[in-house]
Amino acid sequence: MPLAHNYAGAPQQLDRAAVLKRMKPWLEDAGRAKLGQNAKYDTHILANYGVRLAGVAHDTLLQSYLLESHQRHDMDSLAERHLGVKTITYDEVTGKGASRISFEQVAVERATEYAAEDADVTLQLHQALYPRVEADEKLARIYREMEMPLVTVLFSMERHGVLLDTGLLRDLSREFGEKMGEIEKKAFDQAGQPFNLNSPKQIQEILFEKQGLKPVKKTPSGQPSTDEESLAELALDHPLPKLILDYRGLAKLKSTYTDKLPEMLNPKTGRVHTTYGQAVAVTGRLASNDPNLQNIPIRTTEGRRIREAFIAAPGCKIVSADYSQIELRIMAHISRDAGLLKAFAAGEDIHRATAAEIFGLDPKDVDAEKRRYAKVINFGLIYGMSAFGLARQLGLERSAAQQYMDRYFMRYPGVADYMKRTREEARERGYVETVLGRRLWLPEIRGGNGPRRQGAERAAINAPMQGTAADLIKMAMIAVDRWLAEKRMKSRLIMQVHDELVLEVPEPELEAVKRDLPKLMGGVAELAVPLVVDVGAGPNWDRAH
DNA sequence: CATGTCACG
DNA sequence: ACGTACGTGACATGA
Repeated sequence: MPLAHNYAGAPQQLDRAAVLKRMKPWLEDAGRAKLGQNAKYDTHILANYGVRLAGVAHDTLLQSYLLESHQRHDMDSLAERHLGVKTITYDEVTGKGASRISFEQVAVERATEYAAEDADVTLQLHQALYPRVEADEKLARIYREMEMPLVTVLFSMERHGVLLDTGLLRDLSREFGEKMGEIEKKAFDQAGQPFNLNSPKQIQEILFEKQGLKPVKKTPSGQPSTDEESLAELALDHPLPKLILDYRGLAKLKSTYTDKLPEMLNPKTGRVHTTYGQAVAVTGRLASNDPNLQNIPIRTTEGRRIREAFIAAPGCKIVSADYSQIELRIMAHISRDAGLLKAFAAGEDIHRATAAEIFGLDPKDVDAEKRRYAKVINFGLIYGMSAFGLARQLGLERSAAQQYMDRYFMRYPGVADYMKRTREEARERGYVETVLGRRLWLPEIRGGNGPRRQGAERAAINAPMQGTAADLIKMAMIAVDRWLAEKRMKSRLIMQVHDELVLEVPEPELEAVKRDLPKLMGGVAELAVPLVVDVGAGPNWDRAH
């Protein structure tokens, strides 16, 4: 419907307020089924005009994602792939780059063709894709009970947004900037000349050409690398690489977080509103963008201070609840390995237990270094590691790493069997699946060349664990959202970070949330191991851990 | 737009 | 002989 075209000579159009008034009852009637391609987006647009879209029964974006998560899901690609139709692209209608015009400037006739095709193709895609989803009972269930209900949960989270302490971020920016200036001076001094510390190319010239240091490794394009691992090694013998490392750490925090986040505040709400991608990650995980709230620093002290800026509204607290060791627990569940099951059942420190098995010790005799080794091995297993990768990670000879792996698989034969089975199954069927039946296709497990096939094998090992964890937390988000609604509570989900849910909770509801949230999250599935959830509350995200 | 780098789980 | 741990998003540089 043409409502807002405003170019010179635009024809008279329908009155927007009148159209919205007439359509609002239908749009808001949950009993009137609607179909969309990425309906979460349309829900936002209508919400901007006071319409609470309800009754979205189907979404072709999510149908495509469940059928083929490894493919593209934009409408132009879907039309081409499933209908053999070459659609009018948005770029064709509006132009792109500097000469792009707004949709209001597009001729009504042209806009009509584009918009009508949009609706037509969406329905045709639904007719092509939905039967294929329904044909697989497990996929149909994930679609109906997980992905579709999740849309409204994500919409609410995005709409609600996250409050930031901009004063703190400004202070941190200044502090980081001052430190960077000091480091820069010292670096120029060491280099004997000024250079751009943000430029890998210039760093490379200074270190490897001017100072003649020996490159540690090369980038994919064949240049000597200046990445963290390389600089850390060079820093053992030279002062400049350490300065560059320190500078880089601060530059990252400042440019990506303390400078950028305040710029992304919505002036109307005073909050940042991320967008969750529900059809991006091939494993079933969510993604977060503009801003990405799933990669806020935590590992360093300085980075951690940025989390203090994620605050609750007055009278509220931030509550964070995360699944403990969820992927290893899922590995125990899928493999049914007796040793792993027993360790989790007993509530043991899993890395300590692993170290005890590998090194043949009593758990109480495991020292910090052996526990660290076991932790690296446990993570490596989830990623489908090779002896080479483990050796590199631990700084060992490959043969030594191989011995650790052999001992691990001797002690946990169920895991060894699972890895073998998964590789075989992936090769036979061309896909792997999560516990609930979400599929990940691996075209390269057969077709690819050596390295690519091995990459596909590692993805095959990892995907069932990462994907099952994604399934579980999605179920939890739906359960938590329903619980809050049923109890008429004012607490709101505000972030999801893969194994963690973050809520903004009014103080009167704090005890109830801390008590019931872990139960809800832990109760989404009956696995062969307990699902443990740790919960904390505080004035900001950092203190909620 | 490609590249290199680095933040997270 | 080479490259090798899974999945993401965003920044600055420089062509």
